[in-house]
Amino acid sequence: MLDIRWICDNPKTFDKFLSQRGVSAASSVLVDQDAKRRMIQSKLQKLQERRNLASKEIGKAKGQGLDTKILIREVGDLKEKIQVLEEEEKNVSEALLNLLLSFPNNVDEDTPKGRNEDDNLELRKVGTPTQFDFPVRDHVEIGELLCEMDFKKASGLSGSRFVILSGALAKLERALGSFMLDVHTREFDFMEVIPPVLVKSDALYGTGQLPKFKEDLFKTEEDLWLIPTAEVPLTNMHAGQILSEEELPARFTALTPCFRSEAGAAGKDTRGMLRQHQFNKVELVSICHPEKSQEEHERIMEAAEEILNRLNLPYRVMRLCTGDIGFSAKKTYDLEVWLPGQKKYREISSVSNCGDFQARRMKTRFRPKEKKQTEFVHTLNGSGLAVGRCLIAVMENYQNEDGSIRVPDALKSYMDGLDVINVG
RNA sequence: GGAGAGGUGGCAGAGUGGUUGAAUGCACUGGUCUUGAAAACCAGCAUACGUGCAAGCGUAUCGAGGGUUCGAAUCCCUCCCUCUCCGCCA
Repeated sequence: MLDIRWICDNPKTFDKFLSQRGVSAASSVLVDQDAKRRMIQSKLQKLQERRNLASKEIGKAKGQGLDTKILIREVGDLKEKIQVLEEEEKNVSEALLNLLLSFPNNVDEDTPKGRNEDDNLELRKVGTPTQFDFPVRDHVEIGELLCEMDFKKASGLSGSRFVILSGALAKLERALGSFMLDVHTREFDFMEVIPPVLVKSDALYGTGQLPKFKEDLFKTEEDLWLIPTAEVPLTNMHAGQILSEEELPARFTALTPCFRSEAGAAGKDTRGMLRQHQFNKVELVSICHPEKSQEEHERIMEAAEEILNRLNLPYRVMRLCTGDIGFSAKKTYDLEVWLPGQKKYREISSVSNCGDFQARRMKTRFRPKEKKQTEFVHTLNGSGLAVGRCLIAVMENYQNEDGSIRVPDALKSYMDGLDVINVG
């Protein structure tokens, strides 16, 4: 959510940012609505002031045994007017808030301009696409040979876009998650958390999934929502609080299942486990001082890249363009891992600086030293990494001609020293 | 799920209809005193919004939302949460 005062002061800039994301200008509506709100509020407050004064006088007069009829009638009149204005004020404020909640974050000035993912900027490549001297298989074929990846049985249980992993593959997925958490907690100072994967709508408003992206989410009958990413519970860890400066940065990491209904992506990536309704992900979240968010962003990138580096997976780093960057983000890097089965780089991590956009929504503030006024914190999040996709990457990059998979060195200790997952 | 208790400022804890945004204590900040420290004493110390160049003034907020009343932290209703006991359960 953007600061309405900033929008009123910079309507042109606001509209420019919107157009870069392909959203039409909206500043005039917001500015008008805010002016209306302030007018009503001023009016209301004057009446309330008079009412409070008169009520106090009544109290005093009664104490002295004086007549209070006239005063009481005056307040009675005021009361009616106040009720009407209160109603109006509530409606106008709510409308303004709902408007504000529906607009995306401003992107950083140096964000590459573009319409969609094709216009993202490649910053660098690390490693080179894995070479094979035999016909490569994709993870679905390998999984079938291993008899440890079952889409049919999963769809019987749960419908399309689910998978059942078993045996060594299941263990490999677990190994990946543990390995990632260990790196982040030991080497990058993130605190491991096991958060709820069901959350109230407030949390989703806080991080920006609601109200705009309802269709992407699963909701329970009890008005709880399945998290689409651990970003939601982790970023909301301090929602509504005023932190002291010493508490920053707060860094959290969690391995959770993530649930996405992906209604808009029907027909996309239908093969394999690249796009599932449920997948595991290790998430990194940082809640930090506004002046530190840039360097914190790089730090999260470092942590995420470290995983790919240790697994020796070829990848590239992308800077998302104005047309592809997420709703809450002002700056985003994507990490794309090389998938030999597709002969393509595919997203395996997205690392975003959200500035104070989410903090404003969830009211996470801190008190700067030597200052009376509170300030909104900055929030950042990144995948470190998507475990399911990482499993795919390992399977495809570490495959042998017979369909067996070599276990990456970094994971051996997590696999009881197993070197190769053999076709069974 | 059943029975009971309770949700007040950073914390503890008063306050059951009338200058109560809220006593008191602790914590914190500044000052006096002291060679320094401690102690003692004095002062300050919530958030958001509105208004104003500013000092300031005003409004709202005592879990949330409604209601009663001229006036609500205090009374009524609904919901949420926490604690204790019982039941159930991984």
